[in-house]
Amino acid sequence: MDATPPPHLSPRKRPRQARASVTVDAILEATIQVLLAEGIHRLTTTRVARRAGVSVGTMYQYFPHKQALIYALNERYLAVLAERMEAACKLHHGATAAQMVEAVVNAYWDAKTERSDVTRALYRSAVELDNEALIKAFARRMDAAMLGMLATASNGRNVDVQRVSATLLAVIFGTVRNVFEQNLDEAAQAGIRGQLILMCTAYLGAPASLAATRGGRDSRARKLA
Amino acid sequence: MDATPPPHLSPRKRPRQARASVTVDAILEATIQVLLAEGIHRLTTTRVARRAGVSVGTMYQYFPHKQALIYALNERYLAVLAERMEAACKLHHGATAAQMVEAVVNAYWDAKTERSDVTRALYRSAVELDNEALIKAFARRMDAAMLGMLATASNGRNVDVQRVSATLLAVIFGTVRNVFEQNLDEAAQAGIRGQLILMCTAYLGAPASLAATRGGRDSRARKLA
Amino acid sequence: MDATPPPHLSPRKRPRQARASVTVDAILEATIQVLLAEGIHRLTTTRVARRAGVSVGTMYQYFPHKQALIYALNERYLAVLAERMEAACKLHHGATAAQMVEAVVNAYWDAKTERSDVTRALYRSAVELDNEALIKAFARRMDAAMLGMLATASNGRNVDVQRVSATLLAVIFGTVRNVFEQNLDEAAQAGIRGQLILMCTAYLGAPASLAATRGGRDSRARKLA
Amino acid sequence: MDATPPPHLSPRKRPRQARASVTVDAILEATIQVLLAEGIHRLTTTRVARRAGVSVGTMYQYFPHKQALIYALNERYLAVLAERMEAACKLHHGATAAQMVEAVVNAYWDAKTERSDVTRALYRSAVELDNEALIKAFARRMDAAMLGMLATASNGRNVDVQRVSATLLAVIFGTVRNVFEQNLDEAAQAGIRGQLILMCTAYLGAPASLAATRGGRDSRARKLA
DNA sequence: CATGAATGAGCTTTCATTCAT
DNA sequence: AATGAATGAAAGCTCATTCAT
Repeated sequence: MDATPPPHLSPRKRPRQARASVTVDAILEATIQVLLAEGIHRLTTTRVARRAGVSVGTMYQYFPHKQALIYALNERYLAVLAERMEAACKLHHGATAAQMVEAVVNAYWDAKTERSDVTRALYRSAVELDNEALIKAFARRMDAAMLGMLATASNGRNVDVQRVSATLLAVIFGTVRNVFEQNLDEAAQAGIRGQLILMCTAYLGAPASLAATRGGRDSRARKLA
Repeated sequence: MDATPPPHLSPRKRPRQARASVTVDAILEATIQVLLAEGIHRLTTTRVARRAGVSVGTMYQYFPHKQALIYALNERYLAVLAERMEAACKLHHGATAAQMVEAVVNAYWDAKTERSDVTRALYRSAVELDNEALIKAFARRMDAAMLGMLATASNGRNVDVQRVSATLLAVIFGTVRNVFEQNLDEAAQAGIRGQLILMCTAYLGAPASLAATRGGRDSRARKLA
Repeated sequence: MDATPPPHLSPRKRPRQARASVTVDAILEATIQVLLAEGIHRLTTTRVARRAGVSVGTMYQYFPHKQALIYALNERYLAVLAERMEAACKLHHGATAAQMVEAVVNAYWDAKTERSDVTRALYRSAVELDNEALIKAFARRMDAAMLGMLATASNGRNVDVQRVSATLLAVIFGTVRNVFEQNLDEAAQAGIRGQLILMCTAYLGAPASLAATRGGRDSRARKLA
Repeated sequence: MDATPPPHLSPRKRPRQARASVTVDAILEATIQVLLAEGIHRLTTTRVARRAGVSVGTMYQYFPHKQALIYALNERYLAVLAERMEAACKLHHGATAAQMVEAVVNAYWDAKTERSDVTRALYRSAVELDNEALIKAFARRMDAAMLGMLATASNGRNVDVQRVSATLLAVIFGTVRNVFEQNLDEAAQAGIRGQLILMCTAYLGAPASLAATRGGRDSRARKLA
């Protein structure tokens, strides 16, 4: 991520030599592996170092403490995720709103599903951490990508794209996480995925007359179509 | 919750006397307080016991280990939440689908917001725990309540209520959590809440023609109206 | 000592039960032993605990960290020393100035010599510590005792007892430490002890005419006799 | 100092080339700086090397281990101090005993005060070290200088110059250190300095009749005058 | 029954020292 | 010669859990 990390979480030294870079990669990979194989409770610096095939000392040359390690892990993961999502958005510039939504849901869902164990592990690792900055930065990037895409929608214009974008993101990201935590089987997951797309599509095309009209919440997005 | 807890997580003895029940209450309350005041990392058995005004030994009479304590906490919290949600559902039997959705979103959102610090603390505490059983049980209860309510919808019938219900729950619960984690200000939260209601309403009223049609995911819910 | 210790150095809990008190004593005694047998560099919490026959955990119940341990040690030692010195002073109320000085030097020297290994060990242990408060408190007590005694001198009155007292203390304490650090043999030590007494006596009886008269330093103590 | 250092403390190679000497100087200077800026506990080889602008590896070329580094530092400091003291002594050959004493006290006090932070830092650094040899050697040099000077005293002769010299040195050095450790303000320090001079002067001029006469310690110095 | 002192495995982190480059 | 990445023993400290009182 391009979120400049809070100083206390930044890595101790950026790897300059190829060798060092390999080391850092090995450590981060080992972190995931330990997380998967043993769970957060057994995610100890010693174990990570051993699994990475380096000494604790070496690990501490690159990560000033455990938190920094986990931070880096999340950072990397989110950076990849963000890139994939941005690519997906860019690819659908000019498409219909429905296509856009479908693309975003699928991109996100696939990215998370691909290695669902890693996904789950990272969700849990975040508890060890003050990762608000990271999440905020990710949200900003996603928002920008989404807004950029929605602005090019072939079939409509929305007066409150800002709000629509924020909502879509919260709904999609939230739902995916929830589904993950329910540990549903593939079929059930696929079912909900389809429904989610449907729901988002309906939302974007929903005529104003359906709007909830209770206090304060009704300044709704105008229809895109 | 009525989820029979995994044997290793069950409290050592069910409190039968009033005195014991008071003690258990004090301990659970203390747990929340420590969680709020000091964070998960400082949530230790000793601290909880001290805050509850009992000795560690006594605490271990009621909770055979730390996990059981946190389990009980989550159990209680979810039980209350479930009751509130069930009540909300029951209250809207016979209403329109749109009213139902609005009621559910609002009930859940309000329950979570009421003491958002506690909510967040509990979200975090869950990491210490294998709470899958708990979540599953909660999901089942919510599902039943939702299904029961939807079946009475005054303005329609749905051929795949099962799937609609599961979807609505995943979306609503997921979105709320996501919004919580973004730490948005009140206004932004209210905005998304409104949009979420809109979205769900649109979903329930969406005509079939908008359905996504990609493999396996298109066995969509037929319109309710 | 009655110096209220800086909060970060104070013991975690005061031993209330006899058992606990025994434990604390054992730990402090073990600390000295380790200090003597292995040197400061090997004075580790684990080693102390093992030698004391308790677990590290137990040790940390009474001393929140290593510094607190060393602090307590010095505190105890200085308390005993202070008492002995005060007793010696009290015993010579009404004596001649020469007798007083001799008594003070001898009392201090004897106290230090009695277990010279402990003395040396403690001198060294102090480096691990911010013991300024302790030293200050000790100095104040000594000053009070000294002043109280000098005021009763049978053979004279001094216009600047304050300064004389401070000087005597600095000289006596300093010299003893210096002699200790030189690691002289018994004979040489005894020799210097005698000379020190002589010197102090001479100082108290010195006629004004010998006073150094260079800038600012000559506001000398008037003769006692 | 010309104390042949214990073999395990000697620098790995004596710097012969100017370049090497510069490096050694830089390292020693860096050591002091780290000591002052960070305290003994943070005096690490890496930090010293970085501050000196060399690599750890290079540093280990000159100092086989940390102790050797600190040893060299103390050696240098004591060498300079010894030279200054010797100069002061030489300068007062033929003076009166009183002038001599005053000169010695002032020279020592000034040397220590000039950079009192460095003084204190070095006092503390010595704990890391077996510096007995160093101290002994320094004592010998001081003794020689003192004896040489006292022998030329214009106003008297002393039958036990040896003992007088040893006493004066112990008293002066000890008192100065004690004053340092009390952390007194300038005024109080100056006051005691004056009194110390007075006391030493009185000692040298003290008539035999005041001598302490308790066993073994009374072979006192006869008057100089 | 209730207490809380005692336990000790196990955690994170440091740092003197080595040695391949 | 110079470098600095890598090492790993060892430090200080925590905390869930037990059990004698």
